[in-house]
This record gives sequence, structure tokens and C-alpha cells, in this order.
Amino acid sequence: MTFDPRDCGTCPIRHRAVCARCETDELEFLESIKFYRSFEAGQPVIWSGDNMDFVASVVSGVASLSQAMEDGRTQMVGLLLPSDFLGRPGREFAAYDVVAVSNLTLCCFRRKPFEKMMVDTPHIGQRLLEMTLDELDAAREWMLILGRKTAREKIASLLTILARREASLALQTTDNGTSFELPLTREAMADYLGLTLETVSRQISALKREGVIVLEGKRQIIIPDFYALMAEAGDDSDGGVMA
Amino acid sequence: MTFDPRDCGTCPIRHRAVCARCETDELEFLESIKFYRSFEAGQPVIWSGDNMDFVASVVSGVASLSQAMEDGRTQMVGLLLPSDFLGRPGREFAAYDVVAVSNLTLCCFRRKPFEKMMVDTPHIGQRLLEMTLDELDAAREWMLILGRKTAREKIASLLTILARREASLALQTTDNGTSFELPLTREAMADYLGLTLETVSRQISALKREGVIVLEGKRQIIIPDFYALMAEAGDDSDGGVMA
DNA sequence: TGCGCGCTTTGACCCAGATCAAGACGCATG
DNA sequence: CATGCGTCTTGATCTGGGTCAAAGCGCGCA
Repeated sequence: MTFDPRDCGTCPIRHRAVCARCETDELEFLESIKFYRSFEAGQPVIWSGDNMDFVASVVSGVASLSQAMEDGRTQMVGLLLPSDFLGRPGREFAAYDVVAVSNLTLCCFRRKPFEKMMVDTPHIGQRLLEMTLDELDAAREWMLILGRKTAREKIASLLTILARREASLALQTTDNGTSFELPLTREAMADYLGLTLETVSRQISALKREGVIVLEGKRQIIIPDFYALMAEAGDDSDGGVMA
Repeated sequence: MTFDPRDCGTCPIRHRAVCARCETDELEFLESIKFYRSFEAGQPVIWSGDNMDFVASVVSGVASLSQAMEDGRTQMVGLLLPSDFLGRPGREFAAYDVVAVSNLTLCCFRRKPFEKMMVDTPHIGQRLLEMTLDELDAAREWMLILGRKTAREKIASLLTILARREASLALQTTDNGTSFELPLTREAMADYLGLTLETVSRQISALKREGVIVLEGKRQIIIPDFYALMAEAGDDSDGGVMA
């Protein structure tokens, strides 16, 4: 089944996005207010403070949400992967800078009719609540990373998070480990983790030197032993494979 | 009007909590599944991993959510003030350690009937979505604080956040500034900000020495000039009083 | 085929905040 | 009125990660 933009039934994120619970008639309404937008890697989607007359689902690619201080320091506060939701119903202006980290396709809904639909039918709101609660959990895990972990643990944590999230779709698990494409530049990783890009680079080099990860080019990551990486991340639940 | 625990109409958080949008009949149902629990300052409410058969609203006092690593490092990931919601519908086990930071009263709802009500009537879910989105915004602001701010900026940020949130109810604004009771110990502040308690103490001393804040005892904070404090927090929107 | 540009790595040095260690304050208790 | 305990402050020293600087890729483009 190939993806036909006119037919939500063929959409790759149909069952995980904000529309996951929608019935046929609700989908038809959504189809009437939706449109697609694509961005190349590095392009801005919207700036904080801009008027935002749509909300959207990420269909493919990766987007970042970040906050900047006026002196230039920036902190990434969200990483949107396929099926994640962008925007806040009821909010007229964007609260964060949104950038396409890789090539990105969004399924956008005009905000006003979307809001009306949230009032009229329950499925959208229910699903959005669930997704928002998940994001809040992710944000809290992120806070632990930012507040208490060492640089090495931060890198290891980010790699496990990415590996796990890619796992749901694109990830390759072969006999010699797990492999995935790193969608972030060193600088983006630094912004995610509250580090400098130099420190990110040094820690990745260290993990590589010690065999915890293997690099193929700069962006393809191979994880020979996932539990070894998790141990480096300092997380609880250290393996427990055969517990 | 004094607070009568049997009558939600007299509840101090009636119009801000998860029940804010409920109609009379919905309130009656809530009254039938609710019960109150109180905790003294310092007492644990629940530990991460414990079975949690209720959700709750904070009626009075302050509670903290935190995450611990097995080596003892801890990071506070949520600060619950009156009207904030505790727990996640659909989640059987607590995801965080919850501690009463000050004397605390919770209005608890048995989880199962609460979940049923969320399916049957829209008002609870709608309000909870709104509150969760607000919390997510707060978590993201917090991420910027944790990832990119200096120790001094972190302290100033925490004080502005607390002052603003207390403002909605208990705060005193007199001719010589804004004053409020600091509900956190130095250690709790450190856990919030990803610092050590020594650094917290030193930075508070520095702000006091420079007159940005005034201490009355260890816990009563007076802010002579709120915009001066905000400037120390490194936030955008630096005043703008007469812009 | 070589040039330029974005991304990344590595090195040398520095400093904000952690760590280790004493005390000081307040207040409850015998 | 000592004693003890939790909380907070302050000092001395150490160090992880920041800062500044210089190369090293790798790829597109002329």
C-alpha cells in the first residue's frame, strides 16, 4: 500500500498520530481541512511569536522545538518524530522555534476548524491528551538528563532514546547489533543535552574508542550491545534480560 | 464562605482544578468518589513503582515529583501547587516519587471510576488536557533553566516562578515590594535546579548581599524590585513596564 | 582536480560549580 | 541550660565541561 495524500487510510502514521482514534466520518472532515507542507533539512518551520494558524502531525522526518535566550544560548525542548503533534489548540502564536532537523513532511490542519472538531467530537481530544501525557513523561525524563547526568551519560541517554524511538519503525537489528541513522548534527545534540558541541564530539569519540558504539561515517550508529549502552546512560533497569 | 469538605461548591480550588468545567451533576458524581488525605511536611505521598489506585488534586500545600537514580542523585521534575493534578488516568503504578514539601491536603478520586467518568463526560478530559498542556509548557521552561542557565540565573528563575505562582493567591504586594513564603528547603531547591545545596545557599547569599532580594528569617523572601529579579533570571521580556 | 564550506575532531587552558570540611543558627527535648 | 539534630552558611580545594583555537574531513561545484 503506497501513501496517497488524499486518502488518510494509506497514511503511514494513521494509527499513531492524533487522528488514531478517528472514525471514518471524522477522517473525512480532517481530510477536508488538511494540507501537506514539506521542509528541507535545516529550514525553519516557524519562529517563536509568529502567528500560527495551523496545527500538524509529523508524517516523516524530524523537527525540533527550541527556546532561545536573547544572548544566543539555546535549549532544545522537544524532538518531534513521525506521528508527533505540533502546535497547541487554542494558542494563536507559536511558543517555540521549530526547525526541520532532517527533511520533513507535515500534515497540517487549519487551527480553527480543528479546534471546533475537538469540541464536537471526543476522539481527537482523547488521543491528544494521551499524547500530551506521554510527552510530559518524556520531558520529565529529559529533565533528569539535563539536571543530573554527566556528559557521557547524557550522550548515552540520547542514543538509547533515539534507538528506542527509531525502533518502532526504521531500526535494523542484525546479528552484530542495532543500527540507526543519527538525525542530529553535533550542535543539535548539544542543544538537546545542554552541552557544547565540542563536549558532544569528545564523548562520542570516547564511547567509540571504548567500543560501546561503532560509527559508520559520521551519522550511522551501530550499537553492538544495547545493554552496555544503557549501563552508560546511568538508567535504572540495567538490563534485566534474564531476570 | 468556609470550606465544607462535603460540598465542592465551597472548595478553594473549585474553579482552577481538574473539576473546573464540571456541571452540578458531574460534581455530585465526583463527590461520591472523592476522599481527602493530608500529609505533614516532609512525608512521602507515594513512591515510584507503587500501586496507585487514585488520582488527586492538590487542595492546599506543595508536593514535589522527583526521579532518583540508583546512586542517589535526584532531580525534581514537577512542583505541584494548589489546584494542580497528581497522577495519570490509565496508569496503574506511580512513575515518580511524590513528597509533601509543606503540609499538604489532597482531594483524591478513586482511579477506576474517575477513568470511567473521563470516557462518559467530556468536561474532565478537556480540562485535564488544558492543564497537561500547561504543565508541558512549564516543563519546557524548566528544561531551558536546567540546560542553559547559570546557578545565579537558576535561583532567580525559581524565585520568579514561585512568586508568580503564589501571586495568584497568597502573595502580598506592599509598597516596599513583593513578599512570599519559600516553601522549599535549600536541598529541595537544589534538586529542582540541578545544583548542590551549597551552591544554592551561596547564590542566595549573593543575591541578598546585592540587595536583589531580602530575607526575613530563612524562608520569607521579599523582592524589592521584581524586574531587577527578572533581569537576573536572564529571561526575555526584561521588564517592558513602560515599553 | 582542486577549491570552499559546513561539519567534526582534537588540543590547551580556564572557570563555575562540585566536593569536602567546619561551623553557626534555631529550636525542641530531658 | 546543656544536648542534639536538622538546616543553613561559609571556606578551601578540585574537576568536568566550557572556551578558544586550529586542523581534519567529505562533499558539491566549477
